[in-house]
Amino acid sequence: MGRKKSTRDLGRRERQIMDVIFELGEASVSDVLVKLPDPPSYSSVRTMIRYLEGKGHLRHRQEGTKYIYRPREPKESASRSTLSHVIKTFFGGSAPDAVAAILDVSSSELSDEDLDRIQRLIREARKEGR
Amino acid sequence: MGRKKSTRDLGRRERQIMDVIFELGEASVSDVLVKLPDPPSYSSVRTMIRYLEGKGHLRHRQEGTKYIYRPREPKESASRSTLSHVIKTFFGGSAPDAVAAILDVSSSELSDEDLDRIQRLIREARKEGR
DNA sequence: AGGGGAATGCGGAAAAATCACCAGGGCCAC
DNA sequence: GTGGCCCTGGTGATTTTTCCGCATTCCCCT
Repeated sequence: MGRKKSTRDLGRRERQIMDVIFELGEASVSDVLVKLPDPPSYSSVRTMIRYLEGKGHLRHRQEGTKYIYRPREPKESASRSTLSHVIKTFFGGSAPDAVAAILDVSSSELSDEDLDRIQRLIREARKEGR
Repeated sequence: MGRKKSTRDLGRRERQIMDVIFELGEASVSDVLVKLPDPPSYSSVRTMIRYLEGKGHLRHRQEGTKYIYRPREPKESASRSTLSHVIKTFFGGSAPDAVAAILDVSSSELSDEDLDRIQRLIREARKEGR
């Protein structure tokens, strides 16, 4: 059994970097640097990213002079894993509680269409469930 | 300006420990040890926890011989912060997308009551929104 | 009162993460 | 073609995190 090399088992900086790259989809070193909290030096970011690539979390392609990095793990897969963990950690494994929290957190920014869409999703979940 | 001392800006182990304690609500050292991935020695966990207490993330009360630790930051507050971050990182800031993902991740385990409850939540969100 | 078990506090060592510095190479404007 | 600029590679040092062992205390039971 190989262990799951989740993005959440990384060091602080490594995790922050992965988060930025997941958010952007793909990113150059300076793209990452700009979005990093308590930004360190360019050089440090580069080292971190090289580490991450070495560990298999990132890969890159070349574009002109620079490297563009992207996660090896698909975003969707990573988000699933993260969500499961959050649900387990903060909501006792209850997905409905998690949904409630999301609605609560961002209720002010949800449009009617958004809400419609969510309700539609639930209806579909209902069908599939049974 | 004080910086936000989010639980996500911690080291790997520290974060794992905080996660466990958030999950359990409160926990003794051995409670934490048992739920830790790649469990280190009891002694190590104790050190980590003392660090976390020193940094202000945990506090404890005494119960008989042992210490029972709990987060200083309320669970709800931490979960909000975490959810916001996840929504931003993986779902482009779209709460509906996040909800969709949750439904997807745990659709098989959702009962009809769960779905009812979510729909009710949405109806309420609708009222409040306007 | 004495022994065993379970916890804590502390100090220091090992491992991992973080950072800055020094080079080399490609690209572009002039 | 030449200098400036940006980007990468790699190394070594510093800081932080992580881990462990030992000494001590407290509680409980026989």
